Amino acid sequence: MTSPQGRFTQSASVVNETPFIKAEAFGKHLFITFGHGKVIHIHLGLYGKWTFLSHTPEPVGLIRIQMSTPQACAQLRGPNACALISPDEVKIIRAKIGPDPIRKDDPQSARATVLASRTPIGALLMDQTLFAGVGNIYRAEVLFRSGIDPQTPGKELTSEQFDTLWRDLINLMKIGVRRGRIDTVRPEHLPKVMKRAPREDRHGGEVYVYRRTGLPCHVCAHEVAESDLRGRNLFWCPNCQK
DNA sequence: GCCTTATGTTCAC
DNA sequence: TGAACCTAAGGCT
Repeated sequence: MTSPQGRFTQSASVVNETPFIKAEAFGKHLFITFGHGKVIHIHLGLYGKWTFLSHTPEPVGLIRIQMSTPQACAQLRGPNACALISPDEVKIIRAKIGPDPIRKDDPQSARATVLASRTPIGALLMDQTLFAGVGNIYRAEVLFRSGIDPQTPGKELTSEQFDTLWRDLINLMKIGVRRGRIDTVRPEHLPKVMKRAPREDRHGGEVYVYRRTGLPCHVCAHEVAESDLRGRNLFWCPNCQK
């Protein structure tokens, strides 16, 4: 392990040559455990990115962590968080992470909180203590797929609606892990989606409403709407989501 | 080339 | 509520 531009050199040297034990994700947080209880905590944030290569090239750009073996190389750029942390710090971070749909966590506590809250479900879905791992894309897409208006207060949802959202998050996030991209469009709507103008959806997946402002809804052709909710872009179809 | 934007979080006011 | 963090890609001139 190295840190070519020095940002992480001291921590990298601590785990250098120590055996890799495991890498685990809880919500958006990644914990890489090495021998002697050394743990590196990583959060990619908005633009953090891993690059995996079959060789170790000369560093290009700012690389925070580079892990190399003779056969492979992993480079980390632009993470929100990247630090060697203590077991106590792991506990503190873990304690703030709520149930994660793809970890088969029990959503019981989150369900109770959501169904009692006056906060819009569109905001609740972004709360990592309630829906660990859910971000702006899954927020928009899961609400579209359930036909729920993002401004609906949590307490106005039925428990059946909550359970449907949770099950759909499990479903969509599992697909996301498998494919390495976020696809949310049901098979019956795919033909329509494939006919869309080129260059749409440049985040890489096939979606219903995320970043499709002003374009026709793939289901009803109504214009997709955009607004700001708690400082994040919110996308929805005013006709399908009421 | 420069400007804007982005799958996010934390902290200051 | 806004700024800071910090990288890359796309849009525009």
